[in-house]
Amino acid sequence: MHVRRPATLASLAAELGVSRTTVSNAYNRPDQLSPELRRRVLETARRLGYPGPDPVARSLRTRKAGAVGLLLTENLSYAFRDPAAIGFLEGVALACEDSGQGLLLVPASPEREDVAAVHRAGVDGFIVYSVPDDDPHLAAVLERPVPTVVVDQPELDNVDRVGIDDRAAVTQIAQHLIELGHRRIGVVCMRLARDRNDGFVTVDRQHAAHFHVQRARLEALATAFAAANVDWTTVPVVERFDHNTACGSSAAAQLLDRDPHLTALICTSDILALGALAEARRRGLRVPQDLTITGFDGIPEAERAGLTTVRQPVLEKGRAAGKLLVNAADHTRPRTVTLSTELVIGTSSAAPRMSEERWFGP
Amino acid sequence: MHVRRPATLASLAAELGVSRTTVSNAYNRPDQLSPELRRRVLETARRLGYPGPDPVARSLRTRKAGAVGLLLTENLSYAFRDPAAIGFLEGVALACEDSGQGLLLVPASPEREDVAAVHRAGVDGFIVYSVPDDDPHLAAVLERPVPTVVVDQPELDNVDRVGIDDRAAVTQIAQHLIELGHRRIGVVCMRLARDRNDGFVTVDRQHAAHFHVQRARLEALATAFAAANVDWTTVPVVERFDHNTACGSSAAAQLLDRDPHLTALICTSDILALGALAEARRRGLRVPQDLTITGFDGIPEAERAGLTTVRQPVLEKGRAAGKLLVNAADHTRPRTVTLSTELVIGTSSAAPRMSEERWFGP
DNA sequence: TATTGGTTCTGGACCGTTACGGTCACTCCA
DNA sequence: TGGAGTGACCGTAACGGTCCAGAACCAATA
Repeated sequence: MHVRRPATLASLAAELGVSRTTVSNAYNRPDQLSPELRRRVLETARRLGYPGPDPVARSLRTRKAGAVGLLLTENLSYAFRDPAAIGFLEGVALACEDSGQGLLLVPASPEREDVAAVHRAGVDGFIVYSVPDDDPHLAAVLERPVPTVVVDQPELDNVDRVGIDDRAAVTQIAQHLIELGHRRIGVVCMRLARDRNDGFVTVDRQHAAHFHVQRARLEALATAFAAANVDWTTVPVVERFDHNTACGSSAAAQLLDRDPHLTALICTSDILALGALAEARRRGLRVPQDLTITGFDGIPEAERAGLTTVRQPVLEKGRAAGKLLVNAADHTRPRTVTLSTELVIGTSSAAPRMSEERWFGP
Repeated sequence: MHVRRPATLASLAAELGVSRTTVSNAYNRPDQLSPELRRRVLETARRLGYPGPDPVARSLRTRKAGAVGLLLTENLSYAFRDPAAIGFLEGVALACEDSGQGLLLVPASPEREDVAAVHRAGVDGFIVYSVPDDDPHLAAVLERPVPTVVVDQPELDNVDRVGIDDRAAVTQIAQHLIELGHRRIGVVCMRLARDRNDGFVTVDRQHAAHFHVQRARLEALATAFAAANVDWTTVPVVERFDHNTACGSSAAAQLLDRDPHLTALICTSDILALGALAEARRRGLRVPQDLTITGFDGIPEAERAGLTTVRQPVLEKGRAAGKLLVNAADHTRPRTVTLSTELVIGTSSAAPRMSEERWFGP
């Protein structure tokens, strides 16, 4: 049995009686050799089954991988079911496509704390999207000597950042509800740390949250409602580790079971809010007359449902991250891109009913 | 200005006075050296800022890239907006994650016929999803000396394949409509080739279609309806290059403008069917009383809308493709995985009204 | 005729790592 | 005491390219 070694640049060169450089030039710099010789090279390549220069060897020599790594520590299934995450992914993919870069999804499940995948990724840079700030994968990325862009993460030394002003956005929602007269509110938030805690959240846990975005939103809510004389320690906050409408429903149920007098539920994502809407419907509560519900993200489903929410430009976020990385070499870092958001007032928020308001009357 | 060259295995080894092999072993084969020396190596690495073995150099040496390439020649924005494509992507990602492989999205816009990205992709194999069979990117992939899996594509020599039985699935739809009594039908299909043709499709173009799936579906429809004594050449078929609900609407409009007596519209995707539903509503046509509409794919939105459609396991399709590739070395090829589909009868199909049926009466 | 300039091709260094097949010292046991 | 066995480490040879400085050749110019 003769196992034919695949042809290489060297074997092609030998066959043709030219130097390796010349063969290389035939592929990469056609102007560096005569058309006739080039034709011969390519023809012989075809004859010998030479598939063209090996991409890995080329990357080693040129120090360019031609790809960008994307780290979503999120369980992939959740990422692919969250329209906001998909929008982000699309934005990144578009930016990469524009610049001819590949996009490498780095496998990093939260369970398996296997950082090896980060070490093995042949990429020219990383985009890190919404991972806990103590994530070992993130730490591994930061050790790699390539430019990095973090998205929806706290600032880090010498790392570009893309995000929105979560505090300002959430404060708008809070103001909206405060102006409507809501004082008895409940909050549904996404996971705050790597450990699972499906239930009520202490204030300590809120402050210690490792997901920057969630922490910022809760803190901004606390500040805004404190200014309206609502004691934040009395505001029930429920956390859900997973991110889907079922979680939103059960979280809403948990809040309403504890305190049926709540007049508004603030959810830190549209997905959760849609679940909360379903739970309200199930209980026969009219939205917004009996219960106000707000979301966050501005996904199409939310818009269709008439949810009051904050629209954030998820696609632009991805695109901005991609662009930042692609021309990272040209600029001094760190740079920060803060995208603008917009409060969308839908039909899921209104003033609380009088019977509820009286709790705060004279 | 002193530009510090980043540390390498060799420089680390020199600093420590050990061989490069030993440093390599410190990272890859801890059992090959004493714990004490290993500790020293890693400590010195930290001190020198050595980030661990270079992934590209390692790939070159080990002949493993640790990643799978995914080729979606589709314009990315369409892929990320098509729930079926997203489901597929998720399946592939899951399979990759399971085996610790990265997933590289190869940038290949249909406009730019730039095949270089395929040549530059450092991957151990390719998955090719629903591209025209004359696509230059596909040709480039086939030239690369790595295993390949094609999905929703015609069979190719020595290439694994994943798909469904499109003919059988579409035949079920046709039978369903025929049994209901429909004879005046119109068809809305996705793009048939790389050139844009938003409008009616000749039978020639149907047979020459370069998108295998679309061709198979049209041919199966033709066969099934011919068996029911419907002359296929009289059946209007409208093609849309892009893939969104707006296209479905305009295509339905085009069909109904041409022949208001159509009793059923068969769409080759749910997205198109949802658009057709919207157009019917706009025209005041009741579905299914005045017009039957069917889709294909079984996306959640379709289910919600009560569409009669064929459900295909898109996630499984992705997962199967990923698995096939991951253990491609273990098996002789080619292998074919054909996944099963299921006719879902919703509320968008019913018998045509008598007034229409009479056209075919005695 | 010598010089210049341009095109075409070459040789060798280098990219940073891992595979492979050793060597060497030391222990163990008959 | 000597031979086998074992653990720890090393040297060399790839892996498959690209880069760079220059050589060889030829035609045009001074």
